[in-house]
Amino acid sequence: MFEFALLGLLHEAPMHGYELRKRLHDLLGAFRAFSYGSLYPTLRRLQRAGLIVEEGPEESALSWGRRARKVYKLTPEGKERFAELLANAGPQTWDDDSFGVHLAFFSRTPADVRMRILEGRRRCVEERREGLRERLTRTGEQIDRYTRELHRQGLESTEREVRWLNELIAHEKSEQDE
Amino acid sequence: MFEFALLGLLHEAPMHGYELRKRLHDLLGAFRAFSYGSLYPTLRRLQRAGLIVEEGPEESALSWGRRARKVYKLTPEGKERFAELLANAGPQTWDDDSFGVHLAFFSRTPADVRMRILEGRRRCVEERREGLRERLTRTGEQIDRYTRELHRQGLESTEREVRWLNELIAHEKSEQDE
DNA sequence: GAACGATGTATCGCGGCGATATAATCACCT
DNA sequence: AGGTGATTATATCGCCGCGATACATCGTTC
Repeated sequence: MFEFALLGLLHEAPMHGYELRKRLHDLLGAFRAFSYGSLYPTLRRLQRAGLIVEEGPEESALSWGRRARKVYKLTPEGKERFAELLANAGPQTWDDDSFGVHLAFFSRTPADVRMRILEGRRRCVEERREGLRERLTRTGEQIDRYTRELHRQGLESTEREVRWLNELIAHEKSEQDE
Repeated sequence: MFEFALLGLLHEAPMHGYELRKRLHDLLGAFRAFSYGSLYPTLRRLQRAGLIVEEGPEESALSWGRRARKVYKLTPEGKERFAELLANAGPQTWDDDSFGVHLAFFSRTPADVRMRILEGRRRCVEERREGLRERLTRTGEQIDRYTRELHRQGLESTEREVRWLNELIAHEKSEQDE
């Protein structure tokens, strides 16, 4: 997931760690944190896997005095891997925390995959909604006031999300046959 | 967090692992998963810490034939620990995933702590809301259509959550001076 | 000139998850 | 009587991501 996000960002341009984190933060800050505690280990993992490489030290031009920073760029295998992750978009793609990340890279995502992700996400949210609905209407085993309140709020918000997804899907469809 | 949930459940009655997980699942299934992969390790952690103990084997009455199951109950230290976790309710308490869990145990939570948690949560959601608002109104650096859509939806849903929290808080206040 | 906040890289331990193994019991069908 | 599958039940493994923390440099402000 983090892997996906980093590959996605490096797809746009080579970058160093701190910048990756910053871009990620103001792209998705409200939805996913992405701390340094995973950033650097993940970068090294990607590097070991040959998906990214440290770019040669072509600075020196202007900005030395700057400071030791390592600029990474995608290798061909990295690009391939990113495409593969998109193609294999499956169940875990539409989890709460994955979905936002994938949305953020939608402009880089083929139209058919976009559709698959949106519909997968919708099904997933609909399932949650049904669970909540069932739990709320089920009489018997009297349910704690606060828990009930939590479920009410959850139900309402999943309903809204489904409506929102429907709009996105409709828009997608209309664009598809334009 | 998981620790808090388990102590909270065992506060009601002694139980074995599977049952804990089931109760948790239909109490909070839509909000938090709580897999077996954390359940049993956490139980052992609690046990090592002396917060829970395996209950003596007073079955044999009816139900042998059943099958090896370990019933845990809270020790006095366990109860103390739970109270302590409530008293120390701090910033991490109002994270997305903690908050729901704490709500589920609100009937067991002192009124002043309830208030603190609700207000903390509200502040937290308000901050997220402001972040989203700022990001959306900020012109410049044209923002990807899908990301904008994500932020719009996020903004709307945080606004609704704040309103919901306000209602809860108001209700709490009205009850307080009844 | 010192204090502070941003830039920048990095590690450590831990909490939680998904996948997986194992096994007995129960309900149902044939 | 036998098979099949769902449910009850405990448990481990490796991985991912987080929060805390450390450290060093840079630019700005008092």
